Amino acid sequence: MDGRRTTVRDMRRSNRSVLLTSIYRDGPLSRFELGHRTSLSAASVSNLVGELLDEGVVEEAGSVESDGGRPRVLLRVAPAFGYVAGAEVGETRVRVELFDLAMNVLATKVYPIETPKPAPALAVKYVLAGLAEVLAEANISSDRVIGLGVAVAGIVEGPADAVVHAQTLGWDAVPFGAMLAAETEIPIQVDNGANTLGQAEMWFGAGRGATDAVVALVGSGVGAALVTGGSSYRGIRSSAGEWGHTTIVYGGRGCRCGAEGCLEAYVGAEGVLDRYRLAGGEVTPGDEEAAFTGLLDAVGTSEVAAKVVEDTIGYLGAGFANLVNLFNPEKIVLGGWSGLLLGERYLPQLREAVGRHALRQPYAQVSLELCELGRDAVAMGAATLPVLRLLRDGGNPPLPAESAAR
Amino acid sequence: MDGRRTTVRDMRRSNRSVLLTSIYRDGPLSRFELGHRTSLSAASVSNLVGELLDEGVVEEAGSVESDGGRPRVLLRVAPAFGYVAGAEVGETRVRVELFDLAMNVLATKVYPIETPKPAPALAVKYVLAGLAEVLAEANISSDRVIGLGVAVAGIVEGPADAVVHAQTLGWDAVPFGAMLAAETEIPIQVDNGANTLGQAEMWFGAGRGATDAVVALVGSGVGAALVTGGSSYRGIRSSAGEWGHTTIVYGGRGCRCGAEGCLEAYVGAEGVLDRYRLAGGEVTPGDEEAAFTGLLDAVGTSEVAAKVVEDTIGYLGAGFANLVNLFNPEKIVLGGWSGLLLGERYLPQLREAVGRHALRQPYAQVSLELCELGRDAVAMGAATLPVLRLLRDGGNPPLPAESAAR
DNA sequence: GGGACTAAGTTCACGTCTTGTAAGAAGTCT
DNA sequence: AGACTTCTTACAAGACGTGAACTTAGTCCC
Repeated sequence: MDGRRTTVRDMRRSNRSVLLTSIYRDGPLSRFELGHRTSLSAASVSNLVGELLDEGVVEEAGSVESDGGRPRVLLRVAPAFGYVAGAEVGETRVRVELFDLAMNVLATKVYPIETPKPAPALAVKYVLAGLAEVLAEANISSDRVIGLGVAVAGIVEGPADAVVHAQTLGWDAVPFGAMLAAETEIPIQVDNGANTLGQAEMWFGAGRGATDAVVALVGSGVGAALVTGGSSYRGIRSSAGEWGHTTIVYGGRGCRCGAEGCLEAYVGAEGVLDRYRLAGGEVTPGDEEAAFTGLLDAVGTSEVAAKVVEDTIGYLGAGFANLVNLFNPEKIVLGGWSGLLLGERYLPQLREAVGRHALRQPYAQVSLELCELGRDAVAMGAATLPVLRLLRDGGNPPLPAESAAR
Repeated sequence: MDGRRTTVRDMRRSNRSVLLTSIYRDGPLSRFELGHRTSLSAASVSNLVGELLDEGVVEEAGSVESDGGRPRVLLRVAPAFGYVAGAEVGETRVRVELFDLAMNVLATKVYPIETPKPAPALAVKYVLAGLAEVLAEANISSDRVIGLGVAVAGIVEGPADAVVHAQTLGWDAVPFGAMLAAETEIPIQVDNGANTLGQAEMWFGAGRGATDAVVALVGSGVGAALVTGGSSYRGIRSSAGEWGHTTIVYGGRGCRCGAEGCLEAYVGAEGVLDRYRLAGGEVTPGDEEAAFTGLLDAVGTSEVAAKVVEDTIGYLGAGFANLVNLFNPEKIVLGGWSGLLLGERYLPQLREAVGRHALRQPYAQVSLELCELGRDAVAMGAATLPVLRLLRDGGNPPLPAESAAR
């Protein structure tokens, strides 16, 4: 398969990466601690940290008291070494946010989208305008931006041109990444919104500490981000994780994807409300969210509502169980607006439903939790993509005058 | 997460590994070719190959004619550098095979198991006896055996003690790996049978060349081996891939796992025949295989049989589609005895059924094929485990006097 | 307030590794 | 014989991690 040699340079890059990642993830650390954690010698730590300090990637952050010895100097990634931007391109809005490296929000800009199927060019325009605006607001020049991560509500193919297929946006094979890259110098990374939200949860939310997890998003649509071995799984062409369109009721309800019996048709908010309606329930007028809350509130008084909710929990539990049996994850994190509404009230019942459908062994090893971050974290998750790349590369190593492959 | 340093030794090991893997996988190669493929310099290739030659891991294998120059000397992994053994512990038999490094079978020994639920100790006894026997038959001393891979029909937890849970064998939390390791010096690796067969298909069968694939096994039971990024995916505690027990008909037929609507209950041979029986079909007497063949043969004359087979194809297609949507694999390989019987006659229909349930995008990227190796490849797949380890470590590098971690 | 004591961080010589480059050896073809 | 190509060997250069010695920066005790 891979025929890649290792050179002495890879070694240094790898060690820089390990060191930098450790500093970033495990808060301020002393050189001593770093040596311990990475099992690098004190000499190497000193050497590499010195380099990272010189480049400004990390900075000293006070020292820790000692009981009779030289105090340890704490190190952290310099929040102002660079900035990252995250954008969310959804059906109803484009949201752009600017962060420092510590992922503090510096500025936010939201553009509502009125037209139901926005042209890709419009989305590009909004993203770039938003980027310019948040930079202006935070008074940061664009050359200090390490990268821009963009989350799109659809399938994103390959990192190359980031070709996007999004039924809800009406996009078919749109080279969204290339379109953005043509207009700006800033490195672009495009990914699925479910994946970026999952990324955010893994770093800063309920997924912290897990290496193999699934972040399931249940809203009007249904998706999942699969995290394996600490990094997001993408499949051969980056379109893995379409959990919402796995068959759970063979020959069942029609789904907007054209197939029958998809999980989304049963547990997506739209599907749930539709089932409620068909069962004779009175759907609260207003938007989908109001209707869904109305359904949940009616459980105590309406048998129909109770039945629909109970069934939903069952379907969702079976859907989770499928993930548990297939992936054997450490953790399942439930998010998405309707998923959260449901999870807040029925988490124990959901856990129990998973147990009914999953195999004993993997079920005993998984924990089911709720997302801790709101849907606004989609943009933040997108912004972590450039950070991830920075950590992987160990900062911006000097002497980049090297061809990638020959 | 991982806080692992890289040293100059790792570099060498890594390069040895790349080189050795390349020689192993891509047949006999000249040093020149090797340098090209691995992008290592000729000097390094010569250096490393010289070392590998001295250690006996690789050997020269003739030379290729030249058109006016020194002929290239071909190199291959020395088949007789060491030997690997593979064992299959199934419900009805224990099968032990001995291979050289080129995976030529040197000897085979099969022990039928009469008792329905064999005690783990008995399986250990058979495996070790079989190992001794095949070694004697091939006249090879046990210290030349690099490792023994064992495939078990059940969930295998973690590489540590290899705790096995196998309902069909009646095993619950059996530390099978530890039990074997206690009785022999040879390194033991235990894995699920579906995984080892998948491994064999990926290396020598229909999966050649793919990096992201699923090997689906459909027999009396149903399982799958997930291969991601060139290596088998195992989940947090090695029990991933239980595809047979994912829900495909919510609230449907009871499954022997205790849940309802599992894929296995619909497309496993037992489930298919049961459905045939319930639909009023006349099941051919004899064993399951005869009955299943009888069902397929009756399709032309019996409407009931035709319907059952058609449904089976539908269910299986939906099951595949779930994998396609979740994993976005490059290839799906169908195996298992009943899966092959079905696939040989209805591959186009199966492909079409997958298309009906899968999303367009990932479906367009996947190909569906049949296993090329028989079920006897389970033991061979198990035997590849030690080979894989050998390749990963780049042979047995000198100076092993180094602690693994500190 | 001064002198131990202690622990963190730094410097430097050393060994290991890949990589050029160059020169030579080993074959084969014209 | 001469041309040509593939390996091998040798050697210097460059990059890296490491261990041991060394420096630095505090605390503590008298």
